[in-house]
Amino acid sequence: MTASTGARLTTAAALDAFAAWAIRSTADRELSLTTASTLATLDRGGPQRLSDLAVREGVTQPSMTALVTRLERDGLATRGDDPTDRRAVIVTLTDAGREVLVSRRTRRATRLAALLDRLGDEDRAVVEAAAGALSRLTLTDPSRGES
Amino acid sequence: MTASTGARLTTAAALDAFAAWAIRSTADRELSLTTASTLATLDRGGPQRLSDLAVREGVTQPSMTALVTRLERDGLATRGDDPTDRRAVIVTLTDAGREVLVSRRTRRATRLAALLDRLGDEDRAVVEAAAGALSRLTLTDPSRGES
DNA sequence: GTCGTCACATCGACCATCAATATAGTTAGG
DNA sequence: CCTAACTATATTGATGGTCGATGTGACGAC
Repeated sequence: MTASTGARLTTAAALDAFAAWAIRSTADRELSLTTASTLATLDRGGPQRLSDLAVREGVTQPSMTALVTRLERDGLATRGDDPTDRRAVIVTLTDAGREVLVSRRTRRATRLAALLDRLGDEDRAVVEAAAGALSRLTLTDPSRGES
Repeated sequence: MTASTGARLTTAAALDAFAAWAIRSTADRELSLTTASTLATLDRGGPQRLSDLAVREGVTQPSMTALVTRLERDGLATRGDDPTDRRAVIVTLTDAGREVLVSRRTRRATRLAALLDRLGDEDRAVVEAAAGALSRLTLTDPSRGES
């Protein structure tokens, strides 16, 4: 264990506590975390197979089947055929799905921004400085996720 | 709208995306966010009323009743009487509950620390610098939450 | 004492998730 | 070609977590 390992664990613990707090403080009953993440994945990656989505989102295939069924029911995504493999189902984000995703992001960012206003100037400055780094961390994750 | 409002929204959006990513990347099926947060609240604040817990955690009283029932069943908390008000139920964290909470924190921090290792030295430095500020933000929330 | 309020439990209804299994389609070996 | 193994999705049955509505007993002001 190097000298910096302890410091990193402390940092990680603080970030984890912050993450849980942020999620709960801005709780949003419109879409679950997995639902929102799946929409975001479809938005970024375009139409894709149901089972690929399941792997990417870290849920089982039956869960993804149920999730896609709900998305379809709510008009946020559609099921389509894969012309090259008739077993497969291609899931596509609808315009309505994209809109829901955008409005959710805006809504949550607004709420969290209000909470960030509680910080003093100095603290806010270092947090703003770290936002880019955290964003890079999120985006470089091979399995992604995001909101 | 001041000049900095846009920047704060951008920061908030990045933090929100990070929070969702962190929670999902370190997903933990042992305890739900609400369950973990409730245990943490009991750890910090000591024994307290079921309905106070419900308010603090932002769930309805029936949800908290169900949650406390599960905690009791799993040996993580106990129900007790309030000698001054026989209507009330005082919820108390058990040693087992405290242990579960500690091990969960350690486990999650370890996982997140591994993810933080992906950052470059510079990014890691600014993130470590921001951890304290984010921690303060979490702790100054009147309604709290934490992990 | 009585009546309004409070604290908690219960009930019925969803949504979300999982593991296990069923069904339909594909592909490789013979 | 056929068939067996594999793959993609759907279905089933279980658990957990949440809610609103409602019930029950306790409290407190008058």
